[in-house]
Amino acid sequence: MPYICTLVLKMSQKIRVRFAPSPTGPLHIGGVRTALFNYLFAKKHGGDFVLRIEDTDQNRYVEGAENYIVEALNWCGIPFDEGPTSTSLRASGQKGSFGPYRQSERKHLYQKYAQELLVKGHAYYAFDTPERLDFHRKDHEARGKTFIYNWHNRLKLDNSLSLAEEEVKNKLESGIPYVIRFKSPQDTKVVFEDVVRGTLEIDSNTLDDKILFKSDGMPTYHLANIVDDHLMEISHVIRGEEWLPSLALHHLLYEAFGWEKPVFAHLPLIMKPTGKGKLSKRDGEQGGFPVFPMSWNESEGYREAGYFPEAVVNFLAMLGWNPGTEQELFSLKELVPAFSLERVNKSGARFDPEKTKWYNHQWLQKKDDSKLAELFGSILDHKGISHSVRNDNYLAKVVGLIKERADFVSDFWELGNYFFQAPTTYAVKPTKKQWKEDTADIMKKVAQIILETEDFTSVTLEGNIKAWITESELSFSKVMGPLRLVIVGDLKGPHLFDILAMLGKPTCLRRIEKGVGVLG
RNA sequence: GGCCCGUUCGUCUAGGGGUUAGGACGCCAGGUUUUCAUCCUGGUAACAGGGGUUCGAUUCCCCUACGGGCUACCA
Repeated sequence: MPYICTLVLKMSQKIRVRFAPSPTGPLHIGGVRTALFNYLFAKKHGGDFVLRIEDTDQNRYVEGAENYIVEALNWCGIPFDEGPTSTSLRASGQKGSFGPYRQSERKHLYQKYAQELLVKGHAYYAFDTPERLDFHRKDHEARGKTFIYNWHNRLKLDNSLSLAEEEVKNKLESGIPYVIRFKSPQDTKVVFEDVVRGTLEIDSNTLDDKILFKSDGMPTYHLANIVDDHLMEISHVIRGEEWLPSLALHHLLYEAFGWEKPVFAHLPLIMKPTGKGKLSKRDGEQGGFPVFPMSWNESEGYREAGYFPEAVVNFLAMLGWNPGTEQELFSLKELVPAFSLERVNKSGARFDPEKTKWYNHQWLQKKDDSKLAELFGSILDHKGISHSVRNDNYLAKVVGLIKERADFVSDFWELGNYFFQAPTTYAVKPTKKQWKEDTADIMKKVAQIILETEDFTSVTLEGNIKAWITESELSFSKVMGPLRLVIVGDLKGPHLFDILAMLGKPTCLRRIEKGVGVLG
């Protein structure tokens, strides 16, 4: 008899999804994307987004990781409705009644469910030592076979199915370590649905009797996951593709408990930009791009690299999903109505660090100059730029002139340092090309025009200087190149007259004088 | 090795039995800017291969290849 789960979008029921990371280190962007998709799905359907910490493996627990996860979600602007730190929600009564949200704090719950499976005959005690199992695996491998702990050989192993009842009782009472294994069925087709992959069919004979309950008294992921999803009334499980092979087991577990299954959706993985395999911490180090939302030890995060959370959310959303239109720029708010599980891709997406910069460039352009000026201000503080040359209004104007050529706020200094200090050096190549015998004289005359310009605006300046160039029958290039050089220090930057107007008359004159002095 | 999933420009992707196979990033060229960049315009570039099914396949099916995941008392 095949186990069949029909795919139902339980719209009549409250939509509840969860993001369930393990606190084993920093959340990486693949995890952030999983959280994002869960959040989007929940919000689109007016549901709840739950954060659950899966810390059943005490050996892999990393101090600070949970905090990091919460902070990363906050920074991305992906708030959870329920989670380990949502005390205010719990206090308000209605929400948060499904806690606690750390599996380590739910430890007492799992034993009961393991017992239930034992009683129903869906699970059994096993006493095999890890060493013994390892031996079997190696032995099988040496003979070109695969060791699977299931009906093939479970009766030949050390468990409550093979041992006499009395013996099992003795072992349990004498306190020797045991685990509880799931008794996977024989000769059964397990059929189930995945929203992104369609109907899947697995031969139960390839399944092994997974450990549900470890000898340290903690459940494994498989048990804790199913129990918690059920208890927390999770309607849709949206997680990474690495869980697809476990889906058959999970379905069997729901069947064994007699619980209604959630709808499953497995997301494609995010792959390395080059080479083989999924994106890892090493790729970031080698490729010079972040793989974490925020810094963790020596690894720089997107936040510290100068990315806006909007850009991170935007490019993550476009990795493995698309709106079906040609729109690429989405705020989180716009993403909510546009999102759908049906438009999630099946295949893994290679991560392109270049495109993330483009997204940040786009979001940078959308930001207010005053907001960007504020961010730029703290960079200027570090550079030791005195406040006398940078009131807020001036800063915002500078930002307005240079932001379109920047990907990051951190580009601003390189792009506009001459708005705050006179050039200390003059670019060599352009100088060679632009600075001729008569240039110094010409610059002195430009200085005169500037000095005489009363209405010191870009437009007037441009009018006056251009008129003078025409009158004196000089070529534009003989004037504009060198002038830019002494003002900026290089042949770059926005419209030169805008720069002059911004700097003001005295500064312009000083820079021309200095340039003439240095370059002759 | 076994099991499972996948495969459209270099990358992210749209599309889908009859299309000039569309967009974006990148790259290249032209234009604007008497600078650089931005920006605009244009260009480059793809249905993994082989069998079917069909009047017709990139689209549906099968095989192969390749890629990926899982194969722990990790999640």
